[in-house]
Amino acid sequence: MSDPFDLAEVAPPPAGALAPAPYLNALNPEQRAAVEALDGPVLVLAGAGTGKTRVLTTRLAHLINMRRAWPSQVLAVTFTNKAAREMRERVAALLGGAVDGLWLGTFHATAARMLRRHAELVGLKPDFSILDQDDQLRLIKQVAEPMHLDDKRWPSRVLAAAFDRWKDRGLTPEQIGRAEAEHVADGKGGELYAAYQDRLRVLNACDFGDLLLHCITIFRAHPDVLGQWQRKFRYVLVDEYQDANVAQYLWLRLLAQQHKNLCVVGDDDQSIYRWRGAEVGNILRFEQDFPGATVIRLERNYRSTARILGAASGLIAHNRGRLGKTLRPADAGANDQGAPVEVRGVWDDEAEARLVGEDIEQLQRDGHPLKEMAILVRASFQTRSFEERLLTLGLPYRVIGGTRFYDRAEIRDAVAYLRLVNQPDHDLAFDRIVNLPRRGLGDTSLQALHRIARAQGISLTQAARRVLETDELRPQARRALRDFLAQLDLWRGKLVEMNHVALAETVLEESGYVDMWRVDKSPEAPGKLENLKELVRALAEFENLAGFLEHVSLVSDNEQQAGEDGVNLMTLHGAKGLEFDVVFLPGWEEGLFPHQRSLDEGEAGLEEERRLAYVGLTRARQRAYLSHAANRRVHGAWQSSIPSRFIAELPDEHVARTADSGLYAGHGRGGGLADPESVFAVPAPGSTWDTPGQRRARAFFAARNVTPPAPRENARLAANAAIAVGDRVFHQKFGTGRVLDRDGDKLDIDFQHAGRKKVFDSFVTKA
DNA sequence: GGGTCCCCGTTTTTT
DNA sequence: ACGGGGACCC
Repeated sequence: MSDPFDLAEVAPPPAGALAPAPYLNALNPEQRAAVEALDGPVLVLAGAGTGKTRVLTTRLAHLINMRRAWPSQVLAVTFTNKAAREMRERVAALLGGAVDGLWLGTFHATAARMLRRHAELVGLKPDFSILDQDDQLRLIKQVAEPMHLDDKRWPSRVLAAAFDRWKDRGLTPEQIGRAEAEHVADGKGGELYAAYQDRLRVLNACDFGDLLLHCITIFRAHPDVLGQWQRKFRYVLVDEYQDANVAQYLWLRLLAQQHKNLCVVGDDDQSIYRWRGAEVGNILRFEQDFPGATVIRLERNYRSTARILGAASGLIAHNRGRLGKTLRPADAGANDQGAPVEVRGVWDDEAEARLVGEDIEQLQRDGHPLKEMAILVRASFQTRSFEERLLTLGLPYRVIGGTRFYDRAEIRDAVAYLRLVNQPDHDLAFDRIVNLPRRGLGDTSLQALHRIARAQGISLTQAARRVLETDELRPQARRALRDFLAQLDLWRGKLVEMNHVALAETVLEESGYVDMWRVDKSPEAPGKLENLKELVRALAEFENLAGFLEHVSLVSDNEQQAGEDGVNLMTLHGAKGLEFDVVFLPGWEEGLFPHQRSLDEGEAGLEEERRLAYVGLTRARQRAYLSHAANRRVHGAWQSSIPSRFIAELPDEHVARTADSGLYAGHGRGGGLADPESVFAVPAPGSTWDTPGQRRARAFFAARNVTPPAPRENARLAANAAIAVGDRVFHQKFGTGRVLDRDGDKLDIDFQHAGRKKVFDSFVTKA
């Protein structure tokens, strides 16, 4: 990884004749102001659909076109590779050609690039490897093992999350507060974190958090190094600033301190990654952190109808912690306000999928391409019922997100082989594939290797060589290990002479890894073989093995092949930054959206859910359809729920509300639509609806001094409390059955056809 | 060293 | 309902 750049000070280009800037004419006044405010700290608050990316790319192009800095003196950071790629392409388009030397990339890729130059200052070598989540978990497990933790209470993923959050906040093991370190892992949190960091160093490895954390550590301890970078980057630009964590904020602040030309673009209302360490406070505090900052608001929305904007604005206005923006339609004088946002109540998740399916078919007949429609869900399990429905209807769809290519087990295995060939001392890669396929090297042998490696401070590969000279292993295991090491040496010998693609094929074949899947008769095996072929194809796009491995570490290629028509299915998180003509937002129910886990976190959790709702609504250009189901199967059990509070928060003038008959006030009566208001009916205390969700809903309505309309059939609901063990009952979905047991408001019923189920008593009637 | 059974957890997931 | 992982047994 050699960077062909020099940290020696370079003067900015001479301010000479400027090229004309026709791109400025394509901007509205606020956008133009944001582009032309080149000097000093600038905060661009860009609401959804207000041309954020255009501003960012035009500003970057403008900087270079105005000769304010050489491209190599400009740093532009994004969160995703996709955003970085897009920005690079658009800047090239604006300037009529690719720009060389520009530092444009993700936070992590940029930090990695810097860190490789100074790795030794934090005890690493420049060719350190970057661990992903899976490697990280394995390593933590190893480190935690000798500490005799209760791994039920402190599984490695919980520990990983704790370390990640510390790193997000820019905290090294030495900087963790005592109290905080102690309430992780039964008081051993700090010790474990330090041990993990030490182990990483021994392995010459970093996790994602380290890329930034190590940079900060270096900048703080070595003012000369920091000074070089500060002088180099005359301008710094940041995308999606609302998602920056504290470490990223510190990194930026340190880098921009010299020239103070830091421009951040973001939208506090779209901050949805708090759980991953994003700190909305960064953007809220920008003006205090960077005195004299220019603040520019982009509020002209070019995407959505007035009604969609009205609904979204009305919703987000319920949040307290925000800077405050109001989205206006760019075409404010237009007569057409657009269709109201539709809110529909349905019986259950199947009905919801049917309804959405019908709408999609109708919209398609009306001329909307399927790829212009999206179903945005809160949690990924929700996609299932829609997939089933779309399959039934024969409508093509694509699920965006899900397991990424490089996260697949077979790809990770193959990559581990390549890593181990490339870096003999990569212990995690060694661990992963030493007995895959089975070579007869089980736990006992591996433990011996680990023990030796640990005791002598050497890598597993080295330990393996030593152990062969002893009689520590049984002859069988020793032979297997010797053969394996010999193979590795053979492959390594070919690194120079052989082309890396051919080498990869050789390794995968000769190791027996491919054969392992050829022999495998499970239904997944053919797909896995296909993926391995794809991996080899991907390898061909890189110059050498090392370049490929760096790509694997830092780039998650989750790009979907666009082009083909199909409905888009994804989570709300996955939809950020995208837009569609029509957006379906199912599952707006208390407990699911807002999610119970967020509600448990209190006000901050709730506000983040609300921002997520806002993100969802603002994805829609023309139409948005919300829905909520009264019943839903969650983890196998039926659950009943009430509409999300967010539905009640939508301003009436932009919304049309309908619900299937009698949904929240008894059920089973046919015909027509219920009074729309009945959707919000909340029953009297003590009724069978006395569930946590109901209690929250009552508290919510009470706090707002809203009297929810009385349910119409309270008498009948109340009667359900009288259903006793032994009664014969009728359920809409499961038919008739006999009550075997009662647990609070849940009945254990043996249905004639549907078998034994647990259901809420409010959903059955005496038969 | 390898297979089987049971129990737990199950929101979101850029790098 | 369901999968992954750990404990337990052969």
